[in-house]
Amino acid sequence: MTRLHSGNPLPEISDPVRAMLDSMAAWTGAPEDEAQCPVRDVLDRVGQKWTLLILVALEPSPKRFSQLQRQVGDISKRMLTQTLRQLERDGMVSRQVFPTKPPSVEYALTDLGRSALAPIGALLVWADSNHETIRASREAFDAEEVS
Amino acid sequence: MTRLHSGNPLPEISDPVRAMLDSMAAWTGAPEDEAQCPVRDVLDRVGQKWTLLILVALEPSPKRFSQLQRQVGDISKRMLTQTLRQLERDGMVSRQVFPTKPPSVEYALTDLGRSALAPIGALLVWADSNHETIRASREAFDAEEVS
DNA sequence: GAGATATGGTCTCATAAATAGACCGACTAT
DNA sequence: ATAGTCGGTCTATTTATGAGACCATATCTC
Repeated sequence: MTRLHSGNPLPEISDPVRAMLDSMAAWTGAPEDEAQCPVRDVLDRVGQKWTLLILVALEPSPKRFSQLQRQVGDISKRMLTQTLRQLERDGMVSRQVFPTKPPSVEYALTDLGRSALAPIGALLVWADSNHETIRASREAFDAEEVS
Repeated sequence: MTRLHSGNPLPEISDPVRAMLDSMAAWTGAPEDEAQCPVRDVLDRVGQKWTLLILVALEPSPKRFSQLQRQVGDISKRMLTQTLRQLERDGMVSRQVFPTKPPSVEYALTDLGRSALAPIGALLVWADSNHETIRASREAFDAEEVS
């Protein structure tokens, strides 16, 4: 994996983002309106472990089922199918079947899916930039736990 | 990238972000270097379901354990403890114990934690902007499944 | 013709993770 | 006395994830 890392940019929070964060933080916990809360809803999907990996894998070009499985590597067919279905349902990914000799199915990002990659990518850049700091912090934490 | 809807902001992918995405997508699946891959590493944490909620809850001001539990609402103590420990270990959150009559423990964002909220917030803004589209897509998908 | 390979899945079963909720010891307020 | 607050831990149950067998069809190899 390539390292784009160069120093630690600690990005500022922009005004619209701050407004969003504040409005979320102001909202005091209520489990019942789970479905109402767009943030919870989308966060749950993001938290699906494979979702982001698949979106990223599809970014350069559409891919077929087994191509995806090879690329993501350690995903089971079951999880790949499930995650793709969810993404299709959410309108992030399109599914097209070609009636070739052994049937082939092509998955591609929709405009919506592609648009999600902007904020997701920003998060990944953050992850890459600050991974070293995090790793060091963990080491320090574990060291003093033992003592 | 084409903009379909004038209403929904479908953000462009910036060059550094695209570079990141491409370098990830180029990387073909290997489970062994899990720990080596900063993206997988951080993604796993982000995918923890409660992690983001807690970071967001701490953004306006530091909070105490039971304050957090009330705010997030439907989180169990066990998960709250666990998530806070992880965040502390990662250096995103600080934990300070005050020896008051009933002991009080205050959790606060570190600079690193705060910096994470910029990309996270962007994701939440995206979620909020596109939730309606997603909801509609799901409805359509479910409708034709039944037929 | 037998065997291996590839396609996109589904199905079952085992394991890992999340959840609810009881419990704890020290203290306070009623 | 009784109940409640504080920050947790512990156990038992539900849920999610993972490994891998299986399927029908077709091609390529021996």
